[in-house]
Amino acid sequence: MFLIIDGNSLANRSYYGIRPLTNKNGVYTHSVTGFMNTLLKLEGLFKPDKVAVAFDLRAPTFRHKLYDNYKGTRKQMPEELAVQLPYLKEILAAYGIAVIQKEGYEADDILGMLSKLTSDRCVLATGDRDSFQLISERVFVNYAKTGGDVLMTPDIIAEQYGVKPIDLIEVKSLMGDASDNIPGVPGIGEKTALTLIQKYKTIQNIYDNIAAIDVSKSVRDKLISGKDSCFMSRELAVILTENVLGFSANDFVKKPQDTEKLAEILTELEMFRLLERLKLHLVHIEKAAKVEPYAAKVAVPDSVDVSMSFGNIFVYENGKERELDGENAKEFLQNRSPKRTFDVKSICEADFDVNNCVFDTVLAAYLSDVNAKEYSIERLADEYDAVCGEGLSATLKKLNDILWRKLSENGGMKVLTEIEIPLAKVLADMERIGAALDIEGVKKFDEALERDIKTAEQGIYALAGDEFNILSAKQLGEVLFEKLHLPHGKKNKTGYSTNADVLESLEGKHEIIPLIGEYRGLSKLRSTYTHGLLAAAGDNGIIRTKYRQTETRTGRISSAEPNLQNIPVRTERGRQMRAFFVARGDNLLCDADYSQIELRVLAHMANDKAMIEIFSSGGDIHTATAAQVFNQPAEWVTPEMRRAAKAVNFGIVYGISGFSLAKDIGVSVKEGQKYIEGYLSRFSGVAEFMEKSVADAKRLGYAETLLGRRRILAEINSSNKNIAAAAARMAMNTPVQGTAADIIKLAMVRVHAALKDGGFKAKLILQIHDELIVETPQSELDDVKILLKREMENAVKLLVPLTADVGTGKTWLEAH
DNA sequence: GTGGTCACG
DNA sequence: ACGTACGTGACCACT
Repeated sequence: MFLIIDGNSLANRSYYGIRPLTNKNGVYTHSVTGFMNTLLKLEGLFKPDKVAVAFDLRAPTFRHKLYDNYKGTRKQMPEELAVQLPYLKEILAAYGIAVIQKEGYEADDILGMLSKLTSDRCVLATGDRDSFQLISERVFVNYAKTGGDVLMTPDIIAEQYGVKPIDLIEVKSLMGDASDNIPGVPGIGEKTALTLIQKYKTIQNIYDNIAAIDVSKSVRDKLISGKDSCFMSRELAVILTENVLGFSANDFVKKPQDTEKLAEILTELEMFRLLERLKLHLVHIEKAAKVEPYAAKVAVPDSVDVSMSFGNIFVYENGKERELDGENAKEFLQNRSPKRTFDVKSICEADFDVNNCVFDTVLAAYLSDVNAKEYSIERLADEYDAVCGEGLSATLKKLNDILWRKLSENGGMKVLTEIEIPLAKVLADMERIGAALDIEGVKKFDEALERDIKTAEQGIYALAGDEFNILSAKQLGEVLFEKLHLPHGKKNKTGYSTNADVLESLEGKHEIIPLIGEYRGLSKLRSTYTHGLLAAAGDNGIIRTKYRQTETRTGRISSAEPNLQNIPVRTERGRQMRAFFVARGDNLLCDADYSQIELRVLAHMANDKAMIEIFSSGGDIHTATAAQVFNQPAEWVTPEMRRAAKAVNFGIVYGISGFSLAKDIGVSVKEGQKYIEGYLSRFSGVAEFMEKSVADAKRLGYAETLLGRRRILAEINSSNKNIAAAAARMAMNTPVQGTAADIIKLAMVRVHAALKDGGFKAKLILQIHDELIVETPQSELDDVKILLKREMENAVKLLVPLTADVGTGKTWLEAH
């Protein structure tokens, strides 16, 4: 008994017939699940000794999707289905079943060839009626249709169609098939075709006797004019049965299954019911222990679980909870015993010195899924099914065991123990030390702003002929576009858009426009910066931002209350705000920022030879890029060309579109696209890296940094193109931005440790993504400069050098 | 609470 | 035909 399955048909049917399922990484699995369940059912039913699964080759390619603007017209299977096929084929192969796919042959043709290959009884499993022509006393079709499967035999064909199975070829030659592009005879449908073939058996017979056959005049006319089309259609309608591919029956005898491989894939896909049905065991746990040295630490005998509530420390050990008071808590946290904490940064913030923290629940949960809104114990216990009746501490232990295992398996333990846990302490120290603000300076600056705002305001009212709230987008829109009749651009949800882009496009059209821009800018400086910072500073002028370690999707740190990572710098007046961030007493600020860290990371990760060469030779990256893209020697690159190349470099890191690049640098979309194409052909390593990043994300369900930080991208296989495209951009950007974040976090840990080990008084106080600021006594300045540069530049070793530029001064403005 | 706007890397 | 670059946080107006 030979079971021959139309793989595409069954996968497609399972895809649409079952509600979407995914594993934790967002990989869709419903088609695979449905397919395998049906396969097992068919095997149970027919007990085949030979099995084959035939696939068409017609999946879309990535290059097509990304650069062809999605305008492909040929019919494609949905992405969510296409991504499941590689898994399915692997599973089938491991299960011991032959998978056949041949370029240029449809699944139908392979079914035809295989059905004639042996004298065995055959069952063809498909949802495609075309295969009915293959039916004989020896070959049946298990036809999958809505409402259940039907086993199609010659008798049933005769009953339903009144013709022999082989004659269905003749029927199709007459009626055609739109989905297969078979024209048939125009105007002849299924009913007429069947009647004709029932009566005259073949089209040859019909045309041989065309004058004599018993039909209406109109049908006869249609037959006559469609004769060529009819005979051509017959050729298309016949399914190939000759064994032109040289199949051998032995190839399809079921092979022993590769149990380990099968269990591995099914575990990855979290198809636990199928595992059970196949009597297999989860394998990835043992496997992970082999490759992940950190897993060994699970067995640390005296690791205890520690939590803090309202400043009180609770320890859970040997199934018992105890609360430690003041000195005991301090001593316990400081001693060498290994600890698993819940929110180590908050424990550090409470002024405890935490020693030998080997695991942290909150940070582990963040690394497991950076997309979560919050990491409270309640939500985590619920998500990881760790709720325990014996109280919060028992729940915490269970949660820690689960997260520990999870992180050990997915490679996140390194990031946890080498970056995030030590960083928590560094951030807590930075918050405690704070940054000093020159309150008097800010106040004076604020008064000047107030005067200039008043002036702009009066000017605006005079030009508008009325007083109104300039900061209200609604009122401003009415004034600009209805009262002054300026041309309005796009509308947003709530009315006219009045943002900076729109104002820029109106520049020169009315005197009021520049005043509005000025008013907006000054108001922003006042509300967010002068007022905001004065409110945030204590009487002593110290500002303590909160560094949030579990906030961003890429692994960056964020700063809030107040945000010190968005202090103005791009405009002259805004930049003056930085003069009010000062060193205390006789101290100085020492500022170091990485030069082009993201592009250097990209050069490394993409292993792009051209880009590596530029960075290794110490050239200016934007000029060198311009020289490549515009195909000119570097000396001929104009400032304008450099500016465009710089925008392209940024765009590449963000997952570029010609449209947005064009908007950014003010060229046509066509021109923008040309730049991108030029870039990708010159930096082919980067092009390949971007393709691979997206392909990996589609296959694995996540993007990953150099050090193993992951970001789950569940929407990468969405059928909504815009959503999938947005996720694809994240897949391209996250490895780059995230690796840069990993590097500066490592640098922070190193700088903090080096300052401590060297006995310096200097302290790290601020981090602005690629920039670190240390406040230092003057006596230590020379050493600190060297230390800072050294620790930053050597945080990791890449294929290109990392460089940090260091500056010093009394204020942030001077130091940067 | 949401959306628009704008500050930063 | 359609929408359009990554990651954040703060403030304002408005519902």
